[in-house]
Amino acid sequence: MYDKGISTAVIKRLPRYYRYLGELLEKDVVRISSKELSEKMNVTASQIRQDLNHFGGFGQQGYGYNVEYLYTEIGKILGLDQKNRVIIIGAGNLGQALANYADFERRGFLICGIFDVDPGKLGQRIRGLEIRPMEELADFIRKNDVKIAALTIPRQNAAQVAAELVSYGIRAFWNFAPTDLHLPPEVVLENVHLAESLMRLSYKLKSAEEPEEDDRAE
Amino acid sequence: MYDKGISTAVIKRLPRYYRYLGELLEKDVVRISSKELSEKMNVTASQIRQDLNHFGGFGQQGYGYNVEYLYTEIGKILGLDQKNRVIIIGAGNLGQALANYADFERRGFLICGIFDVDPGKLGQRIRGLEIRPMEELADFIRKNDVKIAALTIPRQNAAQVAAELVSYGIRAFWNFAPTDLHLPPEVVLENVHLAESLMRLSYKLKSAEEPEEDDRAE
DNA sequence: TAGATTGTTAATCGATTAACAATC
DNA sequence: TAGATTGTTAATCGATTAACAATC
Repeated sequence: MYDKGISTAVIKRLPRYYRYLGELLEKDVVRISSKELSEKMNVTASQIRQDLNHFGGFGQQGYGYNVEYLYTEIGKILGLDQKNRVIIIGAGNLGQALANYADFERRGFLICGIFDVDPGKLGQRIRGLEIRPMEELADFIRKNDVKIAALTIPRQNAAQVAAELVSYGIRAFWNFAPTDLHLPPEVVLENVHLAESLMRLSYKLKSAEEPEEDDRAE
Repeated sequence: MYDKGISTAVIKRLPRYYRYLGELLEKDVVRISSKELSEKMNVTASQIRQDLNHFGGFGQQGYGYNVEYLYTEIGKILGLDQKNRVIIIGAGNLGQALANYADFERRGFLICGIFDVDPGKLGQRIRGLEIRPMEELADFIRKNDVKIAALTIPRQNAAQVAAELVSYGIRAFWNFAPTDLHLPPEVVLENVHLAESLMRLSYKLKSAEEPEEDDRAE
């Protein structure tokens, strides 16, 4: 149904549209034009229309877009209409934070298992979920038909654990380990590299603090 | 010293170069050419050279780049040669996870304070740091010369808290609240929108699972 | 010196913006 | 119908890649 080869630039913007539309929906806004939305979101109206038209015509000439309809449709495009079961590998601080982040469930993601190598953690419960040993992974993934794994483990183990998970049937990695995973082409990957994000912030701060460069030769 | 108006595309790649160079350094690699590095990192050699030349010539014709030198220089560009003091606003699961993430300190970031509105949390310690009440923010920021704040609070409070922090002297926000902050031009912002990241992963998974589109008319 | 590889300019590619005909 | 706003094509802009002279 959808066009393949949507550029990553477009994909990055979709969830943001979805968020703004959700907020409009909460405010009971019924319709919105690309122009109004563009002003709220600080993008061009042209870009909004271009982006949406990759997936089909959701608007109506002379009217704009129905907020609820567009919200639902973008949700479908993003796959949020299905219950996506997620497991978390690594029950450290970050893994626990993710497990406790209730927002995900509102978006159709169900965290159904947490795993850790540390025997000391086994049996502990996080939000009702028992921490399980890695030995149970193969069975658990198969039985629960899990496709998505969040990796919150040290970078040293990431490659090996990822390969294992792929062999058990995982098809999507939400990778928090500060390393680049090399995966088979049918497996998808989204990185969250927090240290890199913080370094970018540091760069921006530094640039903003520097005295203005003027045109004199150096 | 540095050229202003470096494109965000370049800035996004800098921390990744830094990470790869750090790994090479650990392996005692002394020199590397843009070609070798490009193969490791899966980018073009041209791009590496272009990117680096925004900040000056770090290489040598016929030789390539000295790994340690380039690593240090990129570190300086990113502002990692200074101790950056960071406070965390919101001592929930995510705030605690960040506080415990030791990796940041290796990169010159020092988490020096954690704040929360919940009186029940006050006095609790995270990695030796006492959770403080919001009332102490103004004083704390001034006394410790803090420029960077990580926001791990609900989106409803984010705008107001951010405005407050700006008035106390914060100049950089690492924003985990799922909202877009509107800040004065001298204040910089780096967003980590986890829910959006997970939605992108979901989109990719969905696209990968769909049967291949072929060229037949629909 | 000869070989290698940078720094940098020019060419290409892709993404964003502008424009406007179609149409509700 | 007249006005508004989309869907879509064309123009522009910016980022990536290729090429090569400079030079270590």
